[in-house]
Amino acid sequence: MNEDDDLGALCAGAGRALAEAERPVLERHGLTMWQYVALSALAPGAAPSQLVLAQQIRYDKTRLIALLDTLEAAGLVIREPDPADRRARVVRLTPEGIRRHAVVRAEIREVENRKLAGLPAEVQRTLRSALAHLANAD
Amino acid sequence: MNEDDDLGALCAGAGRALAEAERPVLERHGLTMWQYVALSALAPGAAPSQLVLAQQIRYDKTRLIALLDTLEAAGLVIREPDPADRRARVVRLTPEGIRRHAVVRAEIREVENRKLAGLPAEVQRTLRSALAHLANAD
DNA sequence: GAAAACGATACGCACCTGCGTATCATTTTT
DNA sequence: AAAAATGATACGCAGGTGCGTATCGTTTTC
Repeated sequence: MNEDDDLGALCAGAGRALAEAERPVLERHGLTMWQYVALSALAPGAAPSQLVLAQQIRYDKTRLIALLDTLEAAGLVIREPDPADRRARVVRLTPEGIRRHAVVRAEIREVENRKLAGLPAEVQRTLRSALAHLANAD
Repeated sequence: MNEDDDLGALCAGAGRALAEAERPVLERHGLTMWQYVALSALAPGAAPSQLVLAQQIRYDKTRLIALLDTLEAAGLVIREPDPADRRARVVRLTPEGIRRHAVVRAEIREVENRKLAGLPAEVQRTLRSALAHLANAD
């Protein structure tokens, strides 16, 4: 992974390396990457509808259904009919879901910090904000 | 894309944004992402064997065959039997391949620079080296 | 020299993914 | 009120991906 690689290749390489390092954590907790992504999206607050959640995490809306079925069966999320629009279902973490997500997230963070070890704190902050800049459309 | 997202999510988001911005460039030149990746891997020098090339770009070795078939038919690469080991095939860019890759790469770089616009040069350097650090196994 | 290993190639399998279609209940439009 | 749109759900299809298997020619091992 050289410094004169394309930025895209660098991001892909870094993302792949992180995903590989984090996979054992997710497996240990019986979660797939997408399940974790969904839980993370719900952590800050309930999603107003499944469609919105799908768009938020960029996951196919028809496949999100099965994903939520699994998470609901595991007691990590609940789907409640939206009182304002009874077609929609509000998706929310259960107390158990909140706890489990916090535990997994802490372990993921630990893995990431291990990968970041050696980079000064200032560089880490710069990295985060530069990636956020790239991710948000210009 | 928030600052307290997981690093993995940030990399994935940045990578996705870059890939989306670069897709039009590749399409305009009739190349797929993987074809471009293969060309880029060959640009610094020939690959000693197809197996090595596959591992280098982390692409399935059985599917690399069809990929190279296409690139060879397009006159961008050639496969020559390795004189030292006649089982292996040395893969090399043709002069045409070198030229085409340089053109596409220049356009890709331009797109990336547009995405990076607004970030100080120092930050851009830090980003590259931090990503390279992450990509290489700890 | 015979046997095992290896590179390139072909093929098939299982899984994942995005996308389109269809249905049903519920708004929203007209 | 009738018609059109919308959200959740089910289903299937085509394309991509990694993985295992098989064959064939060419080394490497023993």
